[in-house]
Amino acid sequence: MRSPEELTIAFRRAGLKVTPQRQLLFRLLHDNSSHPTADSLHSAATTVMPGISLRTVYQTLTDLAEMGELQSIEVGSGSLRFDPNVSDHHHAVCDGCGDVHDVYVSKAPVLRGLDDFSVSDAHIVYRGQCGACSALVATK
Amino acid sequence: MRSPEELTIAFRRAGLKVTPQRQLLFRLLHDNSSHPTADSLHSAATTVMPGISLRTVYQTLTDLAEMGELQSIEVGSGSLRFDPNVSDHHHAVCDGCGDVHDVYVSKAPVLRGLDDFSVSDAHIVYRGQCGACSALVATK
DNA sequence: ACCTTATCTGCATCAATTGCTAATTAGCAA
DNA sequence: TTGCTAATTAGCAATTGATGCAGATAAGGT
Ligand SMILES: [Mn+2]
Ligand SMILES: [Mn+2]
Ligand SMILES: [Zn+2]
Ligand SMILES: [Zn+2]
Repeated sequence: MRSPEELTIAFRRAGLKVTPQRQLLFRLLHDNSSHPTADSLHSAATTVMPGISLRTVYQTLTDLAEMGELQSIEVGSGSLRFDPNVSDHHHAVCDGCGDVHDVYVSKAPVLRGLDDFSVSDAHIVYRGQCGACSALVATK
Repeated sequence: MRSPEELTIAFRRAGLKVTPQRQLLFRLLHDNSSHPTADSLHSAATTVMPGISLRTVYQTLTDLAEMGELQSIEVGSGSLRFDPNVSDHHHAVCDGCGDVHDVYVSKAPVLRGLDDFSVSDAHIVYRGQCGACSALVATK
């Protein structure tokens, strides 16, 4: 995702308005690698701007996704997560704390059983334990 | 997933009862490679046994999953899909018709960016077009 | 400063799933 | 067979995540 300044220009160019709510979300999302949910973003936004609506958070996230500034991913946590990192990567989910980490794979694996199917995209979700959670279990 | 006959024995052994509803679901799931949702299973069940409750379908699916007889997968279609194929495999989802196909991967890809994370499982979701949908587009 | 149009908020709605409970029934034992 | 008891069912309420809707508001070009 581009910087708040660049997004401001991009939004105006697209005929969209740049509101204080959107500027705040631009800032909260920029360089955010936590893969937040709409709800967690709303919580974070509320501490800075009390009264901001969850509906507006969803709306802005949808706009950003449509502009290709972020992607939404589904890792089985019940709710959608938003990712300003739009590079080609995958995700590792900790079964202990639920945190989502970025993962990069060297090359796409070879497939079997896919006659007559043209693949346009692949997404891998790894599950396991992060370092912190492994340490916790070890000391118990 | 094992056969309806074997499941009958397994359920009894586990202190669970084998009801007509459950037997029907055993049959509908056995060798079913369509990755059905709870709702689609309920529809199929209803044609044979009118009045069977969606709640009962969910309950039985949960029981079977807890016994390891089936797995539930999430491929971004909004609802959970159930898979009596519990072998180690992955899935290809057609963006045209939504159908889910089994995929087998030769070997796990090499990772980067995962220091300090112990992976216990990996699931790959491929997206693209199935043969039928590709053909449709071509003839249009 | 003004005007048009996009946006915001609050609330209703929706879809998938789970919680709850009275009535029913499977399956074991007498 | 019959009876007993715990498991199950069906139906409905509740929950969660997300989207639809509309009147009030405000961005930003003129
Ligand atoms: Mn990511
Ligand atoms: Mn499968
Ligand atoms: Zn963790
Ligand atoms: Zn298809």
